[in-house]
Amino acid sequence: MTYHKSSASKSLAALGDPTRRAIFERLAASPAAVGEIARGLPVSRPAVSQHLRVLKAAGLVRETASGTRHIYRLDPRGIGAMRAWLDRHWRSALDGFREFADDHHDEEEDSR
Amino acid sequence: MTYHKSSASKSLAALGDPTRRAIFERLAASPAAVGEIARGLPVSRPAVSQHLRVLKAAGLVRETASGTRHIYRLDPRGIGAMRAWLDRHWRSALDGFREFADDHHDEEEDSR
DNA sequence: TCTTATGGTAAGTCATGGCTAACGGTAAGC
DNA sequence: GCTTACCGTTAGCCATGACTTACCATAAGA
Repeated sequence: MTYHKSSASKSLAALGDPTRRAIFERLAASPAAVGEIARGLPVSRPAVSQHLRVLKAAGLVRETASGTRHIYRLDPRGIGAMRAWLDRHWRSALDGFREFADDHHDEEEDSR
Repeated sequence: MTYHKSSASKSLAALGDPTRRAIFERLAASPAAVGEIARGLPVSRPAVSQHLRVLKAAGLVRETASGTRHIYRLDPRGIGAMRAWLDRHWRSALDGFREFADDHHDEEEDSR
């Protein structure tokens, strides 16, 4: 069932959940503690804690403790792995699409 | 429960499933018909068909019929949207991380 | 020390969604 | 025409995992 388990794959699996995407975007604005994150979301604090564990295991997030406050921030490494994965496939998609568009240069036009 | 529903968000939700990632990577190699894809995966053809519907709705895949054969190929537009989304957050992650690393320039070193 | 603020963890519930089996529908080959 | 190959859709089953409640641990403040 688990096909690949590369670093990018784990990141994509982690960001597949909408709540985790919301947490991720919250941390993109600025680092934050668990309670702060939970306060801005319609889920309980333990739920956020569990999601943060997944994000951390995926290499998307980093944790630093300050007293009992645990500050989470984005980790560029995990994001970079996803970025590289996506870039590879984006390029091959462009190649395949160009060749496809050449045969159908009439229907519509889209480039960007 | 659904927080955002941007284009990138739908793409990330779609690629959250491992089977869909496998299909996506298969199509990155070359366009293919539904049966061809299913033959290379441990799931039935209808399962692949359903996954392709999700990938198509997310703008990650394009479909062209040739007789009864339905050829699927990657769609650069959906991938491009994800790429842009990821790039934004990657940059803010780098900024936040740099500032974080400045305070902890002793523990370990990682840049790549 | 007692209290308060902060979070990670365990157990259990429940809905989401991925899967198969069965069907119907269309194009091509004979 | 009939048959075969290809595919989308539906119905239903079932496992994964997201969520809450309850609990325990630690650090800071009085």
